[in-house]
Parts: sequence; C-alpha cells; structure tokens
Amino acid sequence: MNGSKSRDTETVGGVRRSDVTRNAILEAARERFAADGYERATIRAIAKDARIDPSMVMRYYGNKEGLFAAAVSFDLRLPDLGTVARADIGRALVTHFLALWEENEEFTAMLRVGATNQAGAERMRDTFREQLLPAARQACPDPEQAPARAGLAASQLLGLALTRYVLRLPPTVALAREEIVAWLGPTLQRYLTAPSP
Amino acid sequence: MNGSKSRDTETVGGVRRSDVTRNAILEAARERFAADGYERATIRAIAKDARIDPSMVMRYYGNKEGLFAAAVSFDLRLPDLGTVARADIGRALVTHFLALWEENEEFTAMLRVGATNQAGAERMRDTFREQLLPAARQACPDPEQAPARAGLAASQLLGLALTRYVLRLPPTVALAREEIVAWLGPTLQRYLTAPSP
DNA sequence: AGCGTAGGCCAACACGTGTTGACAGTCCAG
DNA sequence: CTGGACTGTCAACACGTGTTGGCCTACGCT
Repeated sequence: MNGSKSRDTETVGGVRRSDVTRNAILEAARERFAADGYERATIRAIAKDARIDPSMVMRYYGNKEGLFAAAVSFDLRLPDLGTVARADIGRALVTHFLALWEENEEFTAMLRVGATNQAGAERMRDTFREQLLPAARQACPDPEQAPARAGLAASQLLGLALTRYVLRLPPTVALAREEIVAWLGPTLQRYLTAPSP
Repeated sequence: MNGSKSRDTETVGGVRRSDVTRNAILEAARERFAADGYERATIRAIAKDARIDPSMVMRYYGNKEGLFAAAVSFDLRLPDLGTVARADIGRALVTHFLALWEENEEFTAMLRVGATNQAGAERMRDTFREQLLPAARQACPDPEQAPARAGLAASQLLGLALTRYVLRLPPTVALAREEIVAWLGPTLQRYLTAPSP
C-alpha cells in the first residue's frame, strides 16, 4: 500500500531523527518474537517495550508482517566451507550454529514462527535453500546428493535448537557447548561427507 | 468451576448419548491443533468442523486448555527396549517414531504447541522425562549418562519431525522412510550406546 | 521569525477471540 | 403420561487484537 521506501525523511547523511525509535522498535520486536512467537507477540507489547505508541510501529513498518520481516534477519553467516579442513566440517558447523543461537535470539524467533506461521515456514525453506544448501554442495562429494544431506544436517541442527532453546529439555540445556560439539560434530560430518549407507 | 467429573450423564453401561459429539469434537480438535498450533486453532473453527455449536466444546471440556489436554495424547507407546537387540536400538527408535508421526498428527500438534505455548513446552518436558528418559535408561550402559543421551536422541528425533512434518523442508520430505532409518539409525545408536567422545 | 513537515500520542474502529447464560427439543425413568 | 435430565442452539458479553486517522509538538530550514 505505501510504496515509499527510501528517500523519505532524511536530514543529513541519510540519518533520520527517528532512527533511535526505529531501532528501539526492532530490538523490542526481536525479543518479543523470540520469546513468544508470531501470534503471541503483540504490537502493543512491542510498542510498550520500546516505550512508544503502537501506531508508530504501523507508521514505520506498515503492518505486523512488515515488522517481522524487518526485525528478524535470516542471514546465517555461514563460513565458507571451502576453507575449512574437510574433516572438521561437522564440528565447525555445530560450533557456528551454537554461537549463532546464543549471541542473539533472532533465530529462536525464526523457529517459533516457522512452527506456527505459514509464511514463517516458507521463509525458513527459503533460508535453507539459499544458504544451507549451497554450503552443503561445497562439503559433500556428489552434488546430486547435496539436498538430502543438507536436509539431514538441518534436522539435527534445528532439532538441537528446538530442544535446547525452545522446549528447553533440561538435559539438553545442561550440556556444555564442547559436549554438544563432540557429540553432534561427527553426526553432521557423516551426514555431509560419509558415503551413503 | 464445574467440578462434576464422573457419574454425570450416563445411561447404560457408561455409554452416553453424546459420545458421538464428544468424539467429533476431539477429532476436529486434533486436526486443528496439528494444523494450526494452539493459538491459531480456534474453538469456533473446531466446532464448525465438528458441526456443532462452540458452546458445546465448553460444556464438555471446560475450556480451551481442557480441550487440548483431552484431545492430544502424549503416549509415545515406546517399545520395550529390553526386548530389542542391542545393536538395533537406533533403527528401531527411528522406525517407531516415523510410524508414530505418520499415522496421526497428534504429535505434530504437540510440536507446534510446544514451540509457542508455555504449557505445551512444559508438557513436552514431562513426556520426555516420563517416557523417553526411562527408555534411554534401559538402552545406555551408564545410567548416570542416560539423561544427556536421551536429550541428544530427542534433539535428532524432534529435529526430524520439525523439518519433515512442520517446516516441510523439501529434501527432508522427499526422503524415503528406509533412507531416514538408514541415516538416523546409526546416529541414535551412537547417542544411546556408544562410549562418550 | 515563520513555516512546513516529520515525530509522536490519543482515541477509536472493526473484528475475532474465549466464554457464558437463557432458551428449546429429546430422550428415558417413574 | 409426566417430570427431569441431557443434548443442543442462539445471542450476547467482555476483552484483546491489528489497524486507522486526527491532533499536537518541536525541530530545522529559509
């Protein structure tokens, strides 16, 4: 509906006076989406956290979906698996994802939303296809098998995130990061590089 | 509020005339919860599917939480791992869970609800503790390590359910059941029975 | 100084939710 | 046949939601 995207409301150097508000909204939105999921994260609650009026959210991000799209990034920042020693790929991936999930809760939000919201699931499929799958193509020998192997890897990685950060199964939460790497690393290594069983 | 639980409304042999309605409600609830998750599954929609009035749901199940509790079973029907050959435990578990998820969608509902709803997550923790953990105790050598190993197994099993039945990542959906058993069986076998890395 | 405009708040709308209570048909025991 | 319960429907309540438009303030340029 409101197509004006760039070029509205700048003063000097593209820095708008309202940027602090915009960022406050985004930050609050990230936390709420991560904690509550898409449906339970209300615009009113987000606005309250950001100490502004709910209508500001609408003004800056159009609607709730727009806010979610703006707040939650889907950049996995995957390392270039070409530079990683072939035998360390599994451990490297687990380490990377652990860091990703623990440094901020955006990706937990992705999970919660993907589990309930149709559009959220679609977006996770895109992320998988555009980021994890190319990485798998670099790691695994037969490119034709890459999708299946990436799917297997995703099942273990997302399962870890689900049980540890969303469901919070006590034994999974209690595991030290090194333990997780030691256990899951070989699994991913096998899914990505071992010959088909 | 209405404490009358048993002994109301029976005719002969404990068979109530309204049982067909009750079952219709439960069946519709299961489908809706599985498809939409707890928040998006509305009582009105469930009632419509069951072709009755929304108020009947309240009468028979008290409130939405009561309906969810009644509709979704949390019995994993795990086989006795004592009777399974030690080397086949991993494959047996994967096979069992695949059958569980594909025969009805209750357990997908559990996942969706656990991901968004606090009470749902709590209930999944209970299920884990009361059913998967005892099974793991039978399977793994050192009983002290059983919780961690059960947690690892849960991460892979729930991750499979998440990617295949909830997010529907195409490569994971495309895998044949035998392929999944062949890939994930060894993983679970290792998590449950192999020595600590 | 004056003015346009961006930033912000307030009140309200329309809608969907879970939930409740009053009312009508229906079956069965006495 | 009659009374009382069970089964079911209808309409409404109270509330929270996303969303909208009008209004006031205050900044920044000329």
